[in-house]
Amino acid sequence: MDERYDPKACESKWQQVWERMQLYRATEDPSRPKFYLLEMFPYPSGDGLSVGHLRNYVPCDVIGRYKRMQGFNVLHPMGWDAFGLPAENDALLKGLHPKETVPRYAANYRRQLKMVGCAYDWSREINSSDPKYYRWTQWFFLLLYHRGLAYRALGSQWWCEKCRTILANEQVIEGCCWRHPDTPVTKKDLEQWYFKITAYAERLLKDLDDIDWPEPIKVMQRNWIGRSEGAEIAFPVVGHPGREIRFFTTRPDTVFGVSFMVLAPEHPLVAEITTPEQRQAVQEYVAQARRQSEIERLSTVKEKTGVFTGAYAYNVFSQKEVPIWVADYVLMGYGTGAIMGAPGEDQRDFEFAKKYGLEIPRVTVPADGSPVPQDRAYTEYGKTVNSGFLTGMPTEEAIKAVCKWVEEKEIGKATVTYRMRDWLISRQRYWGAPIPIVYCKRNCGIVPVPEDQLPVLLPDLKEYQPSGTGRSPLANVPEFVNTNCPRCGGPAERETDTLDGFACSSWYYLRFASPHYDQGPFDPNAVNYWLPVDLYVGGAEHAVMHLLYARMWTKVMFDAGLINFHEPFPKLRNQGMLWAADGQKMSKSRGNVVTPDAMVEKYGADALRLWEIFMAPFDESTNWNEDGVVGASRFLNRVWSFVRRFVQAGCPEGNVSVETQRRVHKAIRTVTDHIERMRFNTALAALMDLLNYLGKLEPTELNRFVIETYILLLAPMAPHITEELWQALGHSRSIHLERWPSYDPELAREETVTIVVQINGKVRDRIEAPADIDEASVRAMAMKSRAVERYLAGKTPKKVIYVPRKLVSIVV
RNA sequence: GCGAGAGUGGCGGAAUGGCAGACGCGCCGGACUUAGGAUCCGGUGCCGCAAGGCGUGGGGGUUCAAGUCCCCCCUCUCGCACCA
Repeated sequence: MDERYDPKACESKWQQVWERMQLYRATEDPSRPKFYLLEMFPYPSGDGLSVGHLRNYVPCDVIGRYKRMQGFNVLHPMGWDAFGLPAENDALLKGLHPKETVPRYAANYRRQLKMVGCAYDWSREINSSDPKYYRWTQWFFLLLYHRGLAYRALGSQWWCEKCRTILANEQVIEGCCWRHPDTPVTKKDLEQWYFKITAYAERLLKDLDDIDWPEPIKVMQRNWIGRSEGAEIAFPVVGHPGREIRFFTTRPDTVFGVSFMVLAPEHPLVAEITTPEQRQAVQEYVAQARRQSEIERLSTVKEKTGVFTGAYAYNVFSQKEVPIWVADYVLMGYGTGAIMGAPGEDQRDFEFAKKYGLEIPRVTVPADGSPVPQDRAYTEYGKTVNSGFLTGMPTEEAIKAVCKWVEEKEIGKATVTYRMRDWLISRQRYWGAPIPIVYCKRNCGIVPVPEDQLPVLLPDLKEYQPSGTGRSPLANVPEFVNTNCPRCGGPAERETDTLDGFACSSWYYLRFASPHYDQGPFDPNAVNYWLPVDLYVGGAEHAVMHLLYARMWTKVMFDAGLINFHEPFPKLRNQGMLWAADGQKMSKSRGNVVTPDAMVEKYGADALRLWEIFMAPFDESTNWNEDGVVGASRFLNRVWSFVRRFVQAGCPEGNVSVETQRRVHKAIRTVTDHIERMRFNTALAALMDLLNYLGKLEPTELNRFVIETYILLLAPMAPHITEELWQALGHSRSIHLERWPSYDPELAREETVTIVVQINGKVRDRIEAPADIDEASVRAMAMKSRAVERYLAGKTPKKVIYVPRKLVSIVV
C-alpha cells in the first residue's frame, strides 16, 4: 500500500474495473425489491457540466450506491433531452447541425459523469432526438389524439421573436420568453395544436394530496391549476334578442348588487352591441388594449381603465338595466371573458365603479352588525341585504340559493373554473419531433399518420433557420410536405410543426425501463417491475411545466390501460442551487464557471464529491467556494493514512474499547439515518467526527470490524478511495457489492449522560451520571451540586423540573 | 399586492422546545521541516485579567427553558401577477 493517496491513479483504475464488471447494469429481478432512482434528464449543452450540475448528480449517486448496498435492485439511468430550442439555437449559432452536436455534447456529459464516478447503467442511455425514441413520442401524440385530447384551434398566441416560435402560456414569464428574459413576447393569430390538459385539471389538483413532494412545488402547481368554485350565469343584452352575456362569479350571492357588466376587450360581443355613439371610443380602447398586451404586462397596480359600450344588460335579479363596459382588467382567457360588476363586494369592481361614477350598492354586510367600510369593497363573507329572496341569508347559504335558482330558471349553473389553459404543443421550429398528422387535399381533412408508418422522420436539412413567418422550416421542404393521404391515398400535406420539447420529457421515465424495446413505447413487464419512479430529483425550476405535463401523460396512459399507476413520481426532491463564488449564476458569459474537470484534476473525484455534498444541505442553495475542496481532500488523506497504519500493523484484532465500539455503532446509525433523510452534509460530518476520534487510537486498539465499517459507510460518498482501501484490506470483491453495515442499538447506547443543572434558566453545573439513573438520584445529586449551593443560598426552590437524561431545572 | 421559503461566528453550515455554534474552511500558536498552500498537536462567537455577562435580523409574548412555538415589523430569495 502506497504511503501517499494518489486519487488520479486510483480513480481511473477503478472506473475501468467497474465498467468491465458492468457493476451498475440493472436487470429485472422479481426476487429483489427494486429502487428506481431518476434525475431529470438534462439537455446536453456544449459547455459541458459545471460543478453546479453535480449538486444533483453526486447526491443521487450516493443514494443509488447506498440503496444498492442495502440490497435493492437499483435502476439508475441517464439520457439526453436532446430535442428542442437550446440544441437548435446552439447549432445555428455555431453553424453546425444539431445531429452532430447533440451526440458530441452528450458524449462529453457522459465522460464527465463517469469521471466523477457516477454509477449509471449506460446500457440504457436514451436520446430523445433519436428516431427510435421519437417514434414513440409521436405514438403518444396519436394516443392523445385518438382519445380526443389533441386538437387544433385558431387562437391568439404568444410569439417569441428570438425563438421564432409560439409559446405556451407557462413559457411566458413576466411578459417575456422563458428562454429570453429580455425579449417581450408578442401576439400572433395562428392555427395550432393543443393538448387538452384542462380535462385533467381536477385530477392533477386532487392527486397532489397523495404524493410526497416538496410543499412549495405542490403550492405552485395548485396555484397554476387555480381552481375556483362559483356559478356561471347569463344576463340578456337589452335590445339584442337572443344575445346574452355569460359570466363566471365566485360570489353569486352578490347578484342583486350588480350595477354594471364588463367585457374583455377581445370579447366577441363587443363589436356587436356597441352603440354608434360609442363605437369610436370603444374601437380605440380595444386597439390600445391589444397593443398594450403586446408591449409589457409588467405593470402591476396600474389604474383600471374602460369604456362604456352604450349597451345595457338586464340584471334578472334586481330587474334593473345595467351598463355594459369594456375594460382590460377582464381577461378573455379566464372564465368567459365577461364579469358582473359587483362593486360593493369586489375591490377591483369597486375601484372601477368609483373611477367611472357607477352605482355602488351594498348587498353584503358584516354578520356581527358592524358597519360596512365606505372606502373599499366589503369582500368578506357576511349577511346578505337588499337582495330580494336572499335578504337575511348568510353568504354561504345565499350562494347555494342563487345556484339553485339559476338552475331552475335555466339561466346558469354552479360550476368550477380553472386558471390553467390547454397546453400549446405546436412549434414552428426544425429540431423536434414532427407532429404525425396529414392534411388530405380531398375530403378526409385532418388524418393522423397510422402507427405502423411511424416515425415521421425529421428530414435532414442544411438550412433550418426559422422563417419568421410563423411557419416551420419544414414547410420549405416539398419532399417532406407532399405526401399521400393515409386514408384515401390522394394528395395530402404533412403538418410541418414539430412537438414542444416537453412532450419528449413527458414519458422518458418509462422508456428507461426498456430502452431498446421496439414493439411499443415500453415493455409492459419491465414497466410493471420498475415503475413508478421511487425517487425523482431535479431543480425546482421545473415545478410547473415538466412536472405537470408528465403527470398528465401518465394519467392518460393510466386511462388507456397502458400502465397501472397514475402518478409517475410519488416522491420528488429538489436540490438547492449552486451559485458561483460571486453569488451569481454560473455561466460562461459571466466567466465564473468552475468545471468538474478542473477540480478532479486538482483534487480528485472523491474529494470533489465530498465537497459537493458537504458544502450545504442537499436542498439548500449556496455559493461555490473552492477552499472547501481542500478540506475534503485532507479528510481523504487522513482516511488513507488511518487505514494504511492499520494495514501496516498487520490488521490486528486489537483491544477495542467499549467507547470505540459505541462510537462506531452510533456512526452507523447516524450515517444511515442522515442518508435516508438526504442530509448528506451531516452524514459526512458524522464520519469526519468518527475519524477524529479513531485517528488518535493505536492500531492495537482497533480491529477489522471498526476499519471496515468505517470504509463501508464512506463507500457511497467516496467510491474510489474506499474501493482501493477495501482491496488493501485483502478483499477481492468490490466494496460496492457489500452489504450496508447495521448497528446494534445496545452497543450504540451511551453508558453515561451529562445532565445539565439550570437555575432560573441558566446553566450552572453539569452532572455525569449513569444513563439509567433514576429521577430521585439525579435530583439529589443536583441539590448537592456546588453551583446549586452557591446560587440557592439556602433558599428552597419554588419548582424543580426534571427531564430524563437531559437536565434538572431549578426555579428559585 | 398575494403565496412559499430563508435570515445563526470572519465564511459554509450544526442543533426531536432542553448545554447555541457539531463538522469543515479560514485564522492564531506550537511541533517536524532546507522549504510549505504538506503533515501533526493545541486554540478560535463577542465583551472581560477574572468572576461573570452578552449573544441565533428587530420588537413583543408563551414557557422552568425559545434559533426552534405565537403576534408585529425589517431584509433577502423564489413563485404568481387584475383569475372575476
